[in-house]
Amino acid sequence: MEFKHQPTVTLAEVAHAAGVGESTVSRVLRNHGSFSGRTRERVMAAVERLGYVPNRIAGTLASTGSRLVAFVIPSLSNIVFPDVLRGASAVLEENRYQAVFSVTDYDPGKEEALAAAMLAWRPAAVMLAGCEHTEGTVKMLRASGCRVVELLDLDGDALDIAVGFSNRAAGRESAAFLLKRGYRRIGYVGHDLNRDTRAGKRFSSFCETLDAHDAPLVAREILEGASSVENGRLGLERLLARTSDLDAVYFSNDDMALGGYFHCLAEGIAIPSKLAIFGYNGLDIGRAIPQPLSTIRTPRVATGQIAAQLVVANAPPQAVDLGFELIEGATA
Amino acid sequence: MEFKHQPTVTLAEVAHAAGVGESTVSRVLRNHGSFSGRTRERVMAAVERLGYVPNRIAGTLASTGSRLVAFVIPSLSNIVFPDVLRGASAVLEENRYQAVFSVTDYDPGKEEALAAAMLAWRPAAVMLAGCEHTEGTVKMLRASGCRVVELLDLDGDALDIAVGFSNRAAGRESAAFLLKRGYRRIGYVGHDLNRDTRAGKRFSSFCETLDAHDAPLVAREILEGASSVENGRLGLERLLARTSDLDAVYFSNDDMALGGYFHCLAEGIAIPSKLAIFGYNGLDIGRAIPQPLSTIRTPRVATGQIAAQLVVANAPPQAVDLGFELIEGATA
DNA sequence: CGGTAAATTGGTAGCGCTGCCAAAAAAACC
DNA sequence: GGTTTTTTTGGCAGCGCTACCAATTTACCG
Repeated sequence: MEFKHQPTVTLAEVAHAAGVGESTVSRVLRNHGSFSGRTRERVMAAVERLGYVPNRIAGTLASTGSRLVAFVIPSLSNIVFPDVLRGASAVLEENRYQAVFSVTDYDPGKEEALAAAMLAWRPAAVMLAGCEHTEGTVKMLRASGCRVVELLDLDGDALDIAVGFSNRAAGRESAAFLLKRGYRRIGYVGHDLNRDTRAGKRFSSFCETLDAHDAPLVAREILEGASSVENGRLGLERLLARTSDLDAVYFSNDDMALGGYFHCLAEGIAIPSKLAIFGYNGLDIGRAIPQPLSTIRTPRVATGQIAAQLVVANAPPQAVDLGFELIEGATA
Repeated sequence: MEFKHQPTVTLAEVAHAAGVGESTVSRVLRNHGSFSGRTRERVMAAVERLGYVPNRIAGTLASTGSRLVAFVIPSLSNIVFPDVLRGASAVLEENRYQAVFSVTDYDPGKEEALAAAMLAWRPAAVMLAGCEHTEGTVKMLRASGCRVVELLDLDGDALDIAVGFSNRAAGRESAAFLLKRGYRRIGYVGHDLNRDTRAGKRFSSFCETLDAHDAPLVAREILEGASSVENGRLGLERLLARTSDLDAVYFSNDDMALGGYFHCLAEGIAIPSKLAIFGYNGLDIGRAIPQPLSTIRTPRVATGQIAAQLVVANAPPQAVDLGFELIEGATA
């Protein structure tokens, strides 16, 4: 079965129907340059009558800059990225930009391939997660001449624009908080750190801070695969089976922490008296459980918004630190 | 501050550098048509040396069909849509298609505007949620000649391709399950139904089924705004304040149901003996709480995958029913 | 009212690539 | 060796639109 492209109405046809020149139609439609009210009406009437839909492919090719913004994100399962997209898409839509995306699965090689594919669309900007990229990716982005925005990680050199916060600081403050609360036998439950380098950074500075206070990490449990509530539950179960005398556990993020929380709930482990739990991200659900989750709230939506605003405004290279907020909660 | 587009390498320059014609370069790069091995090497060397990145904007304009797929989705907060995107994007990436998206916020007027903006990119297909659209949207999509895929709702007439399941059936089966379990005094907690028409369909057929079994809905609590765990918690709290003798509550989805679950947990309301809880969606987290949530698992990722596959294969118009699965769980 | 400034308008050359076609080169055949 | 086939190639006309410039019309002024 075949499905052919319907013959589309072109700008030239509209111009003819309205009895004006092509460039006049173009000006009216983009509301750019000058034209009389009467002309405007005639053009709009013709557009309406013919059901004309401008062809942005042609428009973009003819003009220089495109209104596409390309997102190359690690995952759509991790709520972080939909949140960033959400913040960005609102701003982009207002400014008549289009968002294009692809998902790398936390694979730097795939990131490179997908970034290349994105560049082929000559976007106004490419948005990437974090500041660790392959040499090829960096070279390509540099050469492209389009704006590059690195999101959610300020611990590194930015190529152009960076918006987010310091994951190292987040790890550090999490550790400091637990220590301040008096916990000394602290464990960690996390997901695959080689892939999620931001989680890796949090973890390493978390450990450094513990070391600096003579309360080194007692045990850790790293699970394969993506972060999830189920993995968090399983991770804590395994960790406690090996090491029973922990007084607090730091999780790679809230999903994992919730899993840990539920494990304790199911096993009757008192929180936080018997075991404290600390997460990362500040998901809404963490506030709705019986004991609000102690965690760090990250500005995910704002990261997307600011990033989009900077792109739309064609702002100069800069790093914008949006910080994060430590939520004391009731689980630590 | 100004940021100019770097002078980009064009196919013509590659052709010149490689000492061959433009069309030869084009053929080699697309691996289409015939060329000798030696030519291929020379072209690839030039591409490498100059760092050439093909311009898909130009390519798409010159050829007829594009490899863009446009998603016009209601929300990115509701995990349903990221899940669909996830399923679709994997398939699309494999086939070298690009995903473009925009978010309507459940506003049909905005859907129309965004669909129009999408059509301007002459996508190969437009994917929309549900089968309720404004007259203008329908007219525009019909006229566009591009493929249209309606997702996650089979209760209505499809424009072209539809992939999903019946929300009415989901509502019906949920009611039947609760009745079979012996619950008779049933309430409902939901979010804004005018906007989320699929939740509305579930709710109305849920009620019809209750009516048909002489156990009409006892009470309902509809919250403004989007579905969320916090709203579910609040909704149940309000509902129980008004109506204390319920034996089961149906929630508009799992987020809301989890809120209800946590409310019971915090208030010491025994589940399911004192109050049963039933959700919708089958989120992973529902399986990780101490008592697995009774719910309906929907094929969200598969919906995206199948939709993308059909588009890539340019399949004929059809409705694909992926069904859903009732999970008995432990909360009802 | 002549003349200059300002506001409108249309023509047209590309934007970078693909598709078509004919030319050239290589391979196959008698 | 001379054809006939087959394989490779290059040239060039668009794809539909925008940017630029020149032409035209209208507004304004002394």
